[in-house]
Amino acid sequence: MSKRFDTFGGDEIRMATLAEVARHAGVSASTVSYVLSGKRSISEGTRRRVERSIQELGYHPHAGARALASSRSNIIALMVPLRTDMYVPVMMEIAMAVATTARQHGHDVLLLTGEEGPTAVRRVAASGLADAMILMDVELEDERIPLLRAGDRPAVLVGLPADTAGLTCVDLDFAATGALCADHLADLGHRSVAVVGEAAAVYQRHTGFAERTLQGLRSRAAARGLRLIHRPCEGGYESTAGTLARIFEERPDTTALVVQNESAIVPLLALLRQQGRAVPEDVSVVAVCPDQVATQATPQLTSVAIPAQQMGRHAVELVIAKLGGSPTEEVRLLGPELTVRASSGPAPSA
Amino acid sequence: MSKRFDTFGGDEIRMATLAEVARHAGVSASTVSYVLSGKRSISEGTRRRVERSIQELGYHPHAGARALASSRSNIIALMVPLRTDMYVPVMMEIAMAVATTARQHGHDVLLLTGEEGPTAVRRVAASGLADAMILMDVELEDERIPLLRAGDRPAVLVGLPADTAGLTCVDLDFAATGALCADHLADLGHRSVAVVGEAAAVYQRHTGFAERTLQGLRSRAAARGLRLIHRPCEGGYESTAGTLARIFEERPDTTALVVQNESAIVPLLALLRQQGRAVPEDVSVVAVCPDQVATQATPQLTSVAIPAQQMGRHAVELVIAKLGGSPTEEVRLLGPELTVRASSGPAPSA
DNA sequence: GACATGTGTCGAAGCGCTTCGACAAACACC
DNA sequence: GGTGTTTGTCGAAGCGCTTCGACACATGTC
Repeated sequence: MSKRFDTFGGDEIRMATLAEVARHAGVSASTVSYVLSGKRSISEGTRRRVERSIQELGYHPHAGARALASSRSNIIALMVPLRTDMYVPVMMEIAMAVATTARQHGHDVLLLTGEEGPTAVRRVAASGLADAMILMDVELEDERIPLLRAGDRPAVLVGLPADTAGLTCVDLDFAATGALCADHLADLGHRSVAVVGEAAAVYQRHTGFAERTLQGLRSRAAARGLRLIHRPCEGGYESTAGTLARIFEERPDTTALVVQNESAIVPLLALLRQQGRAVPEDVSVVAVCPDQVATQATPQLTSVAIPAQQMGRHAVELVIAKLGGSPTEEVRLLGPELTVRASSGPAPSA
Repeated sequence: MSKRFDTFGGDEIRMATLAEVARHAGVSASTVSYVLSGKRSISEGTRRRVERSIQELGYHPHAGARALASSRSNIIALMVPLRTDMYVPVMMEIAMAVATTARQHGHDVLLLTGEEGPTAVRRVAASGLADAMILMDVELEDERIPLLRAGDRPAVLVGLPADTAGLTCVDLDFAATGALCADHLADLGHRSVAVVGEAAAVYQRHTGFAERTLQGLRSRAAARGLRLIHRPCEGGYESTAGTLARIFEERPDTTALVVQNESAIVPLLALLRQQGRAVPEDVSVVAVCPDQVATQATPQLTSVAIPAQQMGRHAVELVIAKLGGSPTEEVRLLGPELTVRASSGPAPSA
């Protein structure tokens, strides 16, 4: 009922400090600190008294002071590619998963764009702004990697560079993904499969995952006696139409398509519909894409999900483990899962 | 040529401190600080000597120490909605623009998800983690707003709440956007226009922008003698098909469509094509969407762009201005721009 | 040459927290 | 009732930076 502390829902003008809490609770500053950190045992009574004071004063420890004294900022830097032309929803999902998981571990997330380039890695590490880093969209020969190796800050990569020695990485097992698609189609009796691939630029940029998927597809296709062709595709209506035409021209017996390029999926389905090729009666379609895309398509797509959330969560967990000094495996590949939906079925002539 | 400092590209194991730089340059610590901040005049010679030392030692000021001493973290918190089901590319684009613009002003960006809720606002402000906040996806009655009003940290909202008193907001002028679309179609001689709206949930959530667009459309339509109907649409193939069918059933004379729901755009075009309605010969289509979506569609869409980058940039600039103590306007509405592309043309009977 | 006025630099005092060693007090043991 | 061990608390010393006042010296002014 005391009016004094009721400045609009408990917001004080001046921020309380540890010392004030200590005075209010009748203990020393260090005691308050230990209550907060739990690094020394505190008697039940004192703890409660301190906690009440914290509550009443609306105390929040000052992040800078804490970082200075403990040389731990409790911040994880997340570096996302500047390029916002591709996989945007996936990136976003990973980023959000990183942010929420980090919070669960008491950390905040600093958002870095690729724009600053490798410099950002140095700046953030050297200034003690972040305790650790998570890098997304890693390329096979990424410029940022030497800096990570040289620096002593824990880091986790989302994606697989060419040389993973000494690095910790998280990624979907794209080779297994490819294999899974091939198996599924082979099981259904298909003999001739076409891959509607990523844009040529993606292969040139050597982001790795596209090649790995293809490789998985190829080797399993060979093992199962599948004929496989692969055509890159820029995505969008026009380009997809061209790719599709070329595929059916070259291999009229094609009965199944594997699509990895998200922006080709909707056009592809529209085109097939328009050409009178029924899915899955005439052509089966298997996609590698986020579940959301697969379930929103018509018909719903049999797909291997891109586990964006999982990737984000794992990245944080690994980075937290490293911060805690735990030994961590180098590469964590997430096992792909294929969900059968309405777009794949037995090969027509079978 | 000295080997001593060549530990792999200039990375020292121990991080240099201000004091070390000062010793190395033969000046006092405060002098180094003033060189860095430029807050006092420094002689040319000293400045150069200090700068060389900084270079040689690879010095980066410690963020925490700086924040503690100056009570400025040089961090802006960006709160994005947790919900990743809508506008994802737009959100991402805004977020990236915020991040890069902030860097240009010497600030970093802390990524907060909506998950933590209004608490995050208090936590970040009270701990001094961030100097200011930018909130995205603001709802008409947003829970976070009272906290912002109570707190003393500068904040900028992206989006318009019901009551903007005392707040600074950035948004596209959606009412003007609606009006612009109506004008464009009226100019082309259309008399009966249908709006393929956002999902019903969007209207219920009162995010504001959808209503404002509609309002702009309606009043200008009335002024220009256009008949207008509006039907919400969930997006996706099925739902769009239903909405479209209902529209043409109710108003067979409809010659133009306005679409705001991004996820309805591609299905809509596919459906029209399939139904044999040529765009723009039989039906004109105007969209409110990012330029990228408009240009990737077939045919390319006449559209009002959602200026995501601009919104992000303006938000940062306003927040920086407020941090600098400059008075700032309350609401900055960005003027919409309509780009005529291939999807709109003269009304058929005209 | 006495005076005011700038300029450039330094020293010291914090900013708010963590953490280490010290030390009473309470308990255990024979 | 001495010894040894916990247990709970405190004081003090920083962490690396900013910033204020002081001060020495160079300049300008009548």
